[in-house]
Amino acid sequence: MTESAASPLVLYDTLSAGKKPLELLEPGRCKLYVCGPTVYDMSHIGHARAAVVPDVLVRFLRASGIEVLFVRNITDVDDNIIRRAATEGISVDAVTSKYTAAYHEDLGALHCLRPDIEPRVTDNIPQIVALIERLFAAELAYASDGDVYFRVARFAGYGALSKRNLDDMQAGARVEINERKESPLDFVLWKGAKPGEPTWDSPWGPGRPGWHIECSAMSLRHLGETFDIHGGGRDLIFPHHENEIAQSQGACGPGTFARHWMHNGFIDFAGEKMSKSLGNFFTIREVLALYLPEALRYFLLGVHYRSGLNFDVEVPCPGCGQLLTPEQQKPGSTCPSCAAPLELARLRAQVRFPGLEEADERVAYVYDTLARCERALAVVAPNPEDGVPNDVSPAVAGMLSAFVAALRDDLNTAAAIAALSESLREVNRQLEFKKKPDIAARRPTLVRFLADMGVVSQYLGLFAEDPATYLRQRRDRKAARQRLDVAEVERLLRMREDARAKKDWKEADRLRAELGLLGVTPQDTAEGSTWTL
RNA sequence: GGCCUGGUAGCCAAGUGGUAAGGCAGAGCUCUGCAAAAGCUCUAUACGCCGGUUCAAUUCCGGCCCAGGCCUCCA
Repeated sequence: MTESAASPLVLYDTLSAGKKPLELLEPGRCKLYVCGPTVYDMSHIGHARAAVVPDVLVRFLRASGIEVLFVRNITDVDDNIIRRAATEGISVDAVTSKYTAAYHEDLGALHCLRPDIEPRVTDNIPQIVALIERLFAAELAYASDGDVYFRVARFAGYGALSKRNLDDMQAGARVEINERKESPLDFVLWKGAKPGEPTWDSPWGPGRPGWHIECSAMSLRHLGETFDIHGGGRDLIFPHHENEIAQSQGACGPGTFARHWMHNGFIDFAGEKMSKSLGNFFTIREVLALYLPEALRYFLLGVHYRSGLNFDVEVPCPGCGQLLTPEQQKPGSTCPSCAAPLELARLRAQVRFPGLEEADERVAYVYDTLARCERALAVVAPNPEDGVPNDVSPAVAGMLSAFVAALRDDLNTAAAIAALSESLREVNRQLEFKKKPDIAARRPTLVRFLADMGVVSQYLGLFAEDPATYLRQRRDRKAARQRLDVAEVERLLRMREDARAKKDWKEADRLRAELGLLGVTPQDTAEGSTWTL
């Protein structure tokens, strides 16, 4: 107990390149900064992963009794935003508010907790200017023709996070020639104003902040000079986080800033990095139009957060159903086996994600088990023996501690989820004994299971819905996707039940065939008939 | 070219100096008017290649091959 209070979690730290116990600056309190989105477009599933990973971290820490101060920024000034405003023919403000709202909506659907503070760059211009002034005072900043740059050569230790030295970077530099910079490695802190762009006044003239300075300024404002954990996607290690360190430590001194660096791996498609071609770029919304959010969340948590996550996409030919390679999916081409024309819209409409389908069925299995469990318990009255711990089956009794132990070790959600399997199976095994006395004897196990799964759902942000409701939603969503008239299905199903009651098998089978034409399969259970797709 | 990851059964994916979680797929069983669905049971001599250290290596070290990432905006 005391040990876990001292270090609730062992986390991989990018800077020291190894796992280390999380030691909080202030016992019981954790200050966390995560790089948030630049709001100029819909978020894709890579953003979803970058949000879900810290979300589990926050949930874990809070479940461990730690008070978490979670800050995640919104970048609302940048080249992409300005460009987007031009192409959409709307203001910069309209762009950022539109995509900020969409971001919140998407993450909300994925059960991500909102950060405690969500600062925007445009609300922090004075803080940014003040920080740049401190860098001037330290001779780490210089003005040049309206811009302000960071003098990288002057900051000892540059490259520590990304494990490279200045010589390596000089050698492999693919940096554009910029006459205004003293060195190609220097990066911009303040961009001089250009016509038509949002600008703010500063001691160096009108302009707007560079990308990296905002995170240094906002973390300083809300978390102080030094805080516990800084997170973000792997790609941000260089140059973004490297530059943040240079700025923040340059201004506040050695030993300040983030004590722990956490980076999540990428999602890739068939081994390739996600890009905006047909087969391998999907927004959260596109995916959620096809699958329930919990399926996506489960899928994302099924792999360790530092690993790459392979997101398989199957694109069948609309004509013959044959799977198409990315090469064959190019717009304007025809199917190699049936010569059907391949239009982008039709292809995208019937894309399949095998990994998500597997996840979806797994989530349904868990909810099914929970539902069965609740039903069984509703039938049996509690008895005084319930509290006896020995009555709980070992698999179920050990589930929660195995689950938490896996998370404690570098947030291993894959292992944690695997730790649930044994008791899920055990509970279903016990549920197979249908006779009342047997169920009564197993009551302690079922009660314990439900209680512990409630805790699990707090950690994972999964399995928290009412099981029956979830399962109904899942079926209705599938029905909607196939444009099915649920009322009609229910009517046919009732007719078939009547026929079965009269043992009119011929009529019952005829109705089954009729339902089959709709794509519906009736299922006869002890409690009556239901249906699936 | 520089830096950095990773290569575990048909597929996905944890993990470990003493002979390897979990999921999918596969087989069987139960249930059922027949089915279906679901649940349960079972299943695989799987740790890229070559050396080295060790009583013992998939796990450590070196080399090689392969894949990917970063070095420019990027979750």
